[in-house]
Amino acid sequence: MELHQLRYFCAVADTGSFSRAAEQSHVAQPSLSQQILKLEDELGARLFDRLGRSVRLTDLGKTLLPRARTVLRELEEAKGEVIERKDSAGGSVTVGVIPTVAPYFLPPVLASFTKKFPQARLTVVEEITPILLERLRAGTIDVAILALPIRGHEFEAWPFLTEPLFAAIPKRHALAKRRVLALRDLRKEPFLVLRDGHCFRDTLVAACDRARLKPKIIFESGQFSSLLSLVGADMGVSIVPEMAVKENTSCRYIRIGDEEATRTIGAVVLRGRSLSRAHRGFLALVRQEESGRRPTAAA
Amino acid sequence: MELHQLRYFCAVADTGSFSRAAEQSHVAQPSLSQQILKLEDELGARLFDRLGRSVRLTDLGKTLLPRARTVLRELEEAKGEVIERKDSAGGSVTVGVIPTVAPYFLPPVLASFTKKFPQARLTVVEEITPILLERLRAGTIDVAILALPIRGHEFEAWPFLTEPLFAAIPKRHALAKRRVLALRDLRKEPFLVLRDGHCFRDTLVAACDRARLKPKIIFESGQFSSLLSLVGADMGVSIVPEMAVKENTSCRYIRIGDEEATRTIGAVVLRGRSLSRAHRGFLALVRQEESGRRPTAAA
DNA sequence: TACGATGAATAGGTACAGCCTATGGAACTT
DNA sequence: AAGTTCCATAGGCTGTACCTATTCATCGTA
Repeated sequence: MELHQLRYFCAVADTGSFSRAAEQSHVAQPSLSQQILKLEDELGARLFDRLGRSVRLTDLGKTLLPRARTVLRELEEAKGEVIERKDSAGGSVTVGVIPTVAPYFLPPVLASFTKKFPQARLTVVEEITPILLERLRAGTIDVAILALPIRGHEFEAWPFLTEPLFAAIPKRHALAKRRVLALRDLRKEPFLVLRDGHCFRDTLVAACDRARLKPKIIFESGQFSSLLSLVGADMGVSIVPEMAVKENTSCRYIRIGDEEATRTIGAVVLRGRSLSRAHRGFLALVRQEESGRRPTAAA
Repeated sequence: MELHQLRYFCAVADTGSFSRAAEQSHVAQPSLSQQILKLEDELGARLFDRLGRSVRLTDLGKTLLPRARTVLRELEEAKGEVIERKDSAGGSVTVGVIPTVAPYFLPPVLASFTKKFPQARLTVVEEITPILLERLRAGTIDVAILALPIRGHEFEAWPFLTEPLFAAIPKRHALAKRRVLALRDLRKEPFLVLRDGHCFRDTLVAACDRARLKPKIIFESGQFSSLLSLVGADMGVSIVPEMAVKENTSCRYIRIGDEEATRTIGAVVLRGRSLSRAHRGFLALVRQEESGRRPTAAA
């Protein structure tokens, strides 16, 4: 039972003749005859009565015909749907973002994406890096926006923004007038940092290690805004990425001058995953969007 | 887009692995891989994401999967239905019968057929011979019961009953005491015969021709019962086949002794037509039924 | 009745498609 | 680093769907 047999069968039913069916199907008449014979063999019954001049469906042929047509039609529909979807800008895009990026990064990207891909359904998930990577592996998110670098070559990463770090210092602090600081300048200060699990905490710790600094941590939180309001209340100092600057105006933000005191944000996908037009559109967008924004952010 | 490609595709989707799918499909893994690649090629898009270890459906694959399953399922159903129907005793049987046979022949045959093939739908059509032959050609009836012989070798005929002819004569007629008559004995009598178009009229005319008899026709009707009641009213004589004997008890029925003064009833089908079990069952039944009845009829 | 025309089945040969085994390359495990 | 476990590729083989040529049967016509 093969598809071309069904096609030939329908053609004979339509034309009432093996010869005309063969012509219509662009095969020689004996080839078509053979295939019909083969189909009848497999079913164990004649599908056509070969009367001298004409050919007519048997009762069995009459039962098969609508079903054969259905099968062929649905096959075409399936193929058509796949091909149509392939080229469409629709579909769903699920993006995962780390918490220390989400509030600053998302609004403009979401706006321009939904504007550019109105047919696509965009979902955003906020999780810490290891969860995002796991979900990339599991396929429950399509793209992750997080701090690079990451380990594991099953991922493909596209860095698009490297931002400097800033010290957040109480307005009246002795160092508050400086234009730039070294991390070691803060070695005596009490630190307010993100909770363990947030990758920016690791970024900070790594930077401190390089500066041979062992920060005295007196407070931990899950978000910058909490840290900064406590800094504003003179509880200590904090380190934040540029994105979080101006979050709280009762702090002074001073650029950290150390080498490598930066954070790099990138888009990550699972290597080998095929990406829809909407997926690729989203990736193109974040890269362009953030590149375009960099001068502003650097100002 | 071939059926085995869809089968392979579903197998991979089910097992999550090309190797296991190949094993399950009883082909080598490279063969299956090739077919999947070919399918993806034709659709112009990947259906699976080949991640290092596992294989996962893409969005496009997810849209194709249910449709592929539908196609395969419906194909199986179609095949199953045809094969089931082929062996079933159901289906419809449409039988055509000439008017001069119908009322005598049908009742017992219908009864035993519906008893033996309760699932079959039997339809009976009463028409004169040329109409029946035309309908056999057109396929609107499956079997015709009529008087043989017929012309045209596009038909296949099975005679199953040859019955003698009887003269129907008024009770008080001079010939009413005879045990047997020759047609020529009736040469002076007024004849009551069937209307033109009824094949039994032709049978009668042919018999008269052979007897060098030119009957004086004073009445024509479409059914024997009308003729016989007028014979009973002393209007003249008539010739009827054995089947119609005893239709009217106010006549005497006397066997016609002439050579070939008989009528042969047979079943006719279109040569080359495939016959279902119900069709064959009906044919077997009429032959057996009437053979079994012959002694009775001859008594 | 014989004849050519039409249409399906059969015969014989060919080419390609799908299958195989062997191998390569990548990812994961030990 | 070696061994496993995947899928993809390479190269060769076979079956089968296709072709042309022919036969067979029926039908219309000279």
